[in-house]
Amino acid sequence: MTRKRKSDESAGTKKAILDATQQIMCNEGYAAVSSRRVAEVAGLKSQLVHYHFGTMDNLMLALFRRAEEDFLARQVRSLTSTSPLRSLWKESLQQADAHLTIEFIALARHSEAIGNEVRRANETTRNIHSMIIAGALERADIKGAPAPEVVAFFIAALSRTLGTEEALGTSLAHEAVHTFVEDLLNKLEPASNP
Amino acid sequence: MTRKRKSDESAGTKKAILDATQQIMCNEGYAAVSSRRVAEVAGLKSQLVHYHFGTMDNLMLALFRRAEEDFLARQVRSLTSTSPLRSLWKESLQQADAHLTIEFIALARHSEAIGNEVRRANETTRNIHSMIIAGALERADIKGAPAPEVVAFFIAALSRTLGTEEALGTSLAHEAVHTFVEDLLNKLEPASNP
DNA sequence: GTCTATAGGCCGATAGAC
DNA sequence: GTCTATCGGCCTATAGAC
Repeated sequence: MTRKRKSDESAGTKKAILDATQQIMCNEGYAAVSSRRVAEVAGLKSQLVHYHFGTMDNLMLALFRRAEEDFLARQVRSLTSTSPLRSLWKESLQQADAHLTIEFIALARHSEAIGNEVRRANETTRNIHSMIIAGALERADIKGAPAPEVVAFFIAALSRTLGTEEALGTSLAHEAVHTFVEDLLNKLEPASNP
Repeated sequence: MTRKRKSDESAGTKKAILDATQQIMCNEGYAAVSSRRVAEVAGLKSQLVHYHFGTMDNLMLALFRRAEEDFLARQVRSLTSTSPLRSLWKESLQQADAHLTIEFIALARHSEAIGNEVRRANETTRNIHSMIIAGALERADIKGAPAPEVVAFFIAALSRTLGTEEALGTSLAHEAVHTFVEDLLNKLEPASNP
């Protein structure tokens, strides 16, 4: 049982480190993530961060992959929802992810390893969204509707910008944008049984 | 003439420092901006950065204000263009600003002083854009057009996201989005004399 | 797996000479 | 306005004991 207990502790420590990293990313930005700061938040020694994850770059990658798994799981739920478009829009607005996503995208511009992962994940998500949207547009049968990939891009652009500006403390036109999207959703996906 | 020569040199040094800071922001991100790194790029001693700008926070603020002036000057030109909507869209896509803007917005989330400036500038720009768009929509007389502020938000969201994703090295759906916007522009602002 | 100790580096900022 | 010199702090990462 020694092996099991040790590996449990290892998993617990790893989770604590990842949780702390995520918290710092969201609240203070990627630049504030350091082995010492992470250890402080997690209540550990900073050397443990290096023991479990090696370099800081590797820690960031591990966090991104964990976040991506949660994220994809929720996307798949949207795929099977009775109102996939609404579900997709709601998921895209989720702030917890939004802040983390913003930081990773900013970080990706300057770290090749992260950049590769973020690019791949971004494209995967865009493709999944396009599929969900294609089905919804087909069902709604709207004439002159833009291509699904364009709608997917719009959803990503609007939700990211709403999230970014909210974080910035401004909300100019936000309510009008929300209303506009809601109206569109009502046309594309009329409310049925909840 | 001593006073003039010295103040010229001071202005030259200040400009060199601001130029170097801007370059680092664009190429390496805000986190890479340090007095030593700035001085290295500008070919100066790092202490000069502190002499001329005091704190690093103050240097960032000075850069932001300089960039904002250039930016606003170009916006005003859009206001008086014969095709303001096209001009506005083209300006919004300018990459040089785009990267700088992205970094400042990311930085704003974690620095109160920068946050205040970015928020104010963002709202000013949004309002100017709304005015330009209101005029164009009125001229086009499209039925069922969204509110000008919503269109302004869309333009900001789309151009920022296009810029961000280009920097990320992905271009999924970008061409389709460009085409979509061009088609919209053709409806709202039919090409006349160039 | 976690601890102590430590090497080696970049950082912001200031003091004082010229 | 620019120089040299320097303080104190936080950083990544590793070595070796337990």
